[in-house]
Amino acid sequence: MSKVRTRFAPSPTGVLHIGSIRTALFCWLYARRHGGQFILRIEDTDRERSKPEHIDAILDGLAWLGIDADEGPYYQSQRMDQYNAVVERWLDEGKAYRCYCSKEELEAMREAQKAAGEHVRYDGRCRHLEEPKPGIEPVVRFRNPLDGEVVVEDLVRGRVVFENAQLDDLIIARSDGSPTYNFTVVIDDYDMQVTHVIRGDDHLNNTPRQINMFEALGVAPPAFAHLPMILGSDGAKLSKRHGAVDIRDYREQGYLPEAVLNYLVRLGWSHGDQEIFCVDEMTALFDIADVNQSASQFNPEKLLWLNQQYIIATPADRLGDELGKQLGAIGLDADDGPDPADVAEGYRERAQTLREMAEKARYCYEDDCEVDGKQAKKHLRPVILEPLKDVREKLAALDDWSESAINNAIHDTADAFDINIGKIGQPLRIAVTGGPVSPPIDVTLKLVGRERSLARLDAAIDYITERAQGQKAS
RNA sequence: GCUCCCUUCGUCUAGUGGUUCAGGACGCCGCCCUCUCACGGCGGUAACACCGGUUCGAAUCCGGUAGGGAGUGCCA
Repeated sequence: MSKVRTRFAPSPTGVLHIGSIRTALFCWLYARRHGGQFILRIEDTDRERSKPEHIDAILDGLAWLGIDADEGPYYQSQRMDQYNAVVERWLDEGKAYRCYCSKEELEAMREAQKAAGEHVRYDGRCRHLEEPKPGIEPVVRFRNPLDGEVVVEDLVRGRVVFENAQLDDLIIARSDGSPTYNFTVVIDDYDMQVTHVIRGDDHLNNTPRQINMFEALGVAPPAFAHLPMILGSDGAKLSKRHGAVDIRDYREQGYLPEAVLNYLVRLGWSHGDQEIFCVDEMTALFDIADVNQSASQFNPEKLLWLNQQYIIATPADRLGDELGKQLGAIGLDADDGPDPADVAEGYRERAQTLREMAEKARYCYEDDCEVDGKQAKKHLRPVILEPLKDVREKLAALDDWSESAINNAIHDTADAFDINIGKIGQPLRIAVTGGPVSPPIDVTLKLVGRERSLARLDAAIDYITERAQGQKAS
């Protein structure tokens, strides 16, 4: 059995789509699983739409996810000589021919076919042309077999049969001489010795034509596996309006690459009831035979859940690095507050993305801390004034601003006033964070730091004092 | 229109003729834990598109219907 070789062949005509990533992942996993090679090939034969920035996006995206190629990237734009050589050879051998039909003529033909309820296809009118038509730059068409059938033994779809009579003579070289997709794919997959073509569902219809071209080349076609599509959360084709489809958006929003991979691998593939797969498990367990045949809808909530699972499981120092970047992204400076790793430790169970974590920890990195009016009204009441003053004194007296020391101080106050820890905890939290939600109060105070904590407590005490006087006055 | 593909809870899926009045996960609801919020634990909600056939027996096999999707380009 020859070594498995798969390839991911995106065209740089847009962003690196989340659906494309899933395809890349399956190709990569399959190669890794079988100890084979994974090849990256950039299909940039469309010179109009191919852009260098899109190539960068592809490379960056794959690198971020850890999907590493053993070969490539190859660029089709650099392989024109190979394509041209085959076009010439096929022309000589009669496997291809020049077609002089104008776009208008083709259009009229299609209209007529449609009107007649026929399958729309090129009717081969230039097949037997003896003489070139002067003044027209012809395209080159592949001479597809007229009859018989092409059987695709698809690894996920099973046996799919196409009639050659339904296929037509596709263009392999444009009038400017440039080769087209269906042709270059075949040449490349052969040249690069690809053994398994794993790609999106949308290519299933191209497969019989490609098999015919492998035949013309005189070589055996690779195995094919067509993956079901990924739809948006409303069942429609995935697009911008479903939120993020660009893989870079996920990095920016604070998703962990292993969470994205884990989410994607479970779209169209499963291993019993298992939900969490680290990359090593995926590569050990993945098999094309377990890929299902139906399209799946993208579910942002589940991705969020998975991301949090990974946040919970990831060591604090790495989380800290990522959180530091997120803080920067929202205009905060990690140097203006606690070590982001400590914040991550306190917030890993409280945030689904690192971006969310940064937003929630804003109060740790800014001097200003606006207290939510409603919360102040609810929790910063005169009854708590004395306990708050007391705990403020105890905290100020601490020579060690540690969680346990802070915790002791709070408990002492609670005991002294014979109140529950919650009675003092929530006002403290409001005072020090501005809101009603944060990690355990001792952790929170530790993160905010002594200076800011005391200052904010003073502000809260002033606020309550004023409020108490107002009450007395009225 | 024509060709091809698909169809289990709202969503991702398990299930490959009987051990399943269908299991897990996300979401949602409830309870527990608890200084808040989470996390965690426990419980609940909810599906075999439809109609025929094969079979002692079908979510599982076959046919049809309906619905969805892809392709039908000098795009990939």
